[in-house]
Amino acid sequence: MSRIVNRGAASAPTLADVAEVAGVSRQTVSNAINNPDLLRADTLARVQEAIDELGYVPNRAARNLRTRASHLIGLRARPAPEGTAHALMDRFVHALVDTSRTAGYHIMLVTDDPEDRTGTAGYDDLLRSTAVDAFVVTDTHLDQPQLAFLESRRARFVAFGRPWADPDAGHPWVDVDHAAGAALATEHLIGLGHTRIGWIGWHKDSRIGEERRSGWSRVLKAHGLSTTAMASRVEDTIASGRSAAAVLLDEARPTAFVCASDTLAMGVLHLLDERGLRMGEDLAVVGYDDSLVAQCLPGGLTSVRLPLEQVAEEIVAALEGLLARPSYVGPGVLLPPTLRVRGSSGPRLG
Amino acid sequence: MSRIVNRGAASAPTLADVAEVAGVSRQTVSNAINNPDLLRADTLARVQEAIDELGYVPNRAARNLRTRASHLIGLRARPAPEGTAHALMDRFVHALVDTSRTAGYHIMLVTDDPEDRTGTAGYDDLLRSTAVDAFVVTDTHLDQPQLAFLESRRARFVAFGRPWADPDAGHPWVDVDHAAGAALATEHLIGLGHTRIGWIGWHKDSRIGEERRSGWSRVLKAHGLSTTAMASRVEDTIASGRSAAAVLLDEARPTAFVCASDTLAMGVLHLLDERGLRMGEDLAVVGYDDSLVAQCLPGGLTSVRLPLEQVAEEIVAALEGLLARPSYVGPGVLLPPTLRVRGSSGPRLG
DNA sequence: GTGAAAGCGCTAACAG
DNA sequence: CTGTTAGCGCTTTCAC
Repeated sequence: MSRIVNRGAASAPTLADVAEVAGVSRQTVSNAINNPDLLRADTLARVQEAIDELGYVPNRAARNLRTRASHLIGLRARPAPEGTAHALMDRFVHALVDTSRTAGYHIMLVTDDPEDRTGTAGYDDLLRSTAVDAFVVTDTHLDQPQLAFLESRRARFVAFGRPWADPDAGHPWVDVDHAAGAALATEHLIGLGHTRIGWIGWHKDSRIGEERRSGWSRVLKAHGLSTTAMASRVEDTIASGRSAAAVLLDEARPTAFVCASDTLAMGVLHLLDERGLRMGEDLAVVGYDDSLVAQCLPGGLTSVRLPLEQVAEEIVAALEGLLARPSYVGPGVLLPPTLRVRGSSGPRLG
Repeated sequence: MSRIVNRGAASAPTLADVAEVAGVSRQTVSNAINNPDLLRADTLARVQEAIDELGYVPNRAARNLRTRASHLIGLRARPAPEGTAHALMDRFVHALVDTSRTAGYHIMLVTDDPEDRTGTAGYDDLLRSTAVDAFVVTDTHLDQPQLAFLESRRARFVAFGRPWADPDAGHPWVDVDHAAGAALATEHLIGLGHTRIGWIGWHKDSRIGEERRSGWSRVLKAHGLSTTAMASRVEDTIASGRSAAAVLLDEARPTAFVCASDTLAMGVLHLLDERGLRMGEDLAVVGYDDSLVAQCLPGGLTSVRLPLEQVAEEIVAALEGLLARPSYVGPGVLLPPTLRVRGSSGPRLG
């Protein structure tokens, strides 16, 4: 062995060091790690022993260079705006990190570079430079141009969110059945005896917002109940939710509200607070997202809970498909949310 | 040039491709990227042109292998428990991602492998395998053994949280002055006219909890007010906060509470809700962490806000020191929190 | 089953 | 200021 090996404890042991200690070639050590079944049991044991003795850990950079893969997934996410109940990110991120780890991947966080107008050049570079193997993108409804750009660049990514513009988009996606969630909420209120159920949702250009709204209107219609003058479309802030509720309450006299988000639902509760009305008794309210706010609020806010752990699992599954076969698309996955019933929706009107 | 270059658009262009197009050597291209001032202006321009033309992006793995650095920072963090107001993570993580990016680093998320009893082997491997250059650890109060382990392994990391056990610990740290936050809250209540101010905090083994508590007791004593029978130490849950408040309220009749967390403060509000008392009028309440819950609650929960953006900046600064000089320690940094005044603390008792 | 050779794409050190 | 040489540590041929 002409190679100079083992330059002291200062630098980490390499394959060659392990090979020397185990009395085998470097290749055999590599096989012991990556294809253990290729080795005879006793050789494998000897190599393993040497690995343990030296505390050998394969060098990631070298492996990445050789295999042209980083085993890193870029997660593109935005911070929750302050003053908003929106807290799914924390839960989703952790679910994704956990699921990814079991699949051998790590999650790298990526945010938009404010300098970059398109908000995509950075992702492209990360992919091209082999910094990440693929992306998970989360705000697909907001950034249609970004999606198109990523696709045109043949970037590998899985979307949390349907490709609204193009149902047959060339990328895997996972989404929650938003209409089903709103339907669940509305059925729940009808079951409680409500017949005048209002909707406070987002502006029409929000696909998710329209999707959620459709669940509400579908169920009302199915029960022969009126949706006329019962709905409002506003910005996703507490203040907007509050004023929308004020108008609707005065003009249409609903006994319950389904809201497109916990933030809007909190707006309704702000109004109740101002008017001295009691949540759940004078007015039932259901939110959407099952945020920490919904969970912590005195009395509790009934809310639609997204199956984020399942979403993460499906995303990782799609990711594995994508990385095994670059052209992989796979069927879009639509997951049903559930309803968390709390004080804001009753129990009453029996 | 004997090397075979440019195997078609299929694979990404390399340094050699750029060098050929620009008519220079590979090293010159490397310099153009990493030490532009070494080149003559016209050479640099020619190389830059070739880079743009080819859409060249340096291969990360190759660079990492060569420089023995990944430009990746591992962030060790836990998910917020459900039913807890605790929402600093989202804000902190994003602050850290943003600050890191400007310093040329990306954030990789790491959670504990439930299989791993010590909860440290994974970090060690990541460091040794050059997957990450350093760590940011966040729950230092919870895991003293982990800290000791990381130090003993000479792992590079910066802690968000003081090294309570050993003030002269061998690693950089950044923390928030928790006592100052509680003091701020207590002063605020005294300024409002309160003289009987209770404390609902965490168990004695929580260093942060004791730190926060000391701010409350110090200020009361400084004003000649009594702390006797005014404090309770419980678990960080809404239910515990609620029952602690019930006992204290009945026995010591405080007119205000300072709480060690927004979660505990929510517990107090739950009790008020049950008893039909009005927050801010019948009882003032101040929380800690300025969670989304505090921000969204009708009336608003007055709360101590941690300067997480600054914490992130200081951490990145320490990280840069650490990566420049492996033995870098630097002085611990203690940052002052601020108070966000909302409805739960008055304005009253004038 | 195991070993030898080659090279992934880059940069540190030196020579010119 | 530019070019040449020599690897970083690993894995993919292909012999043996």
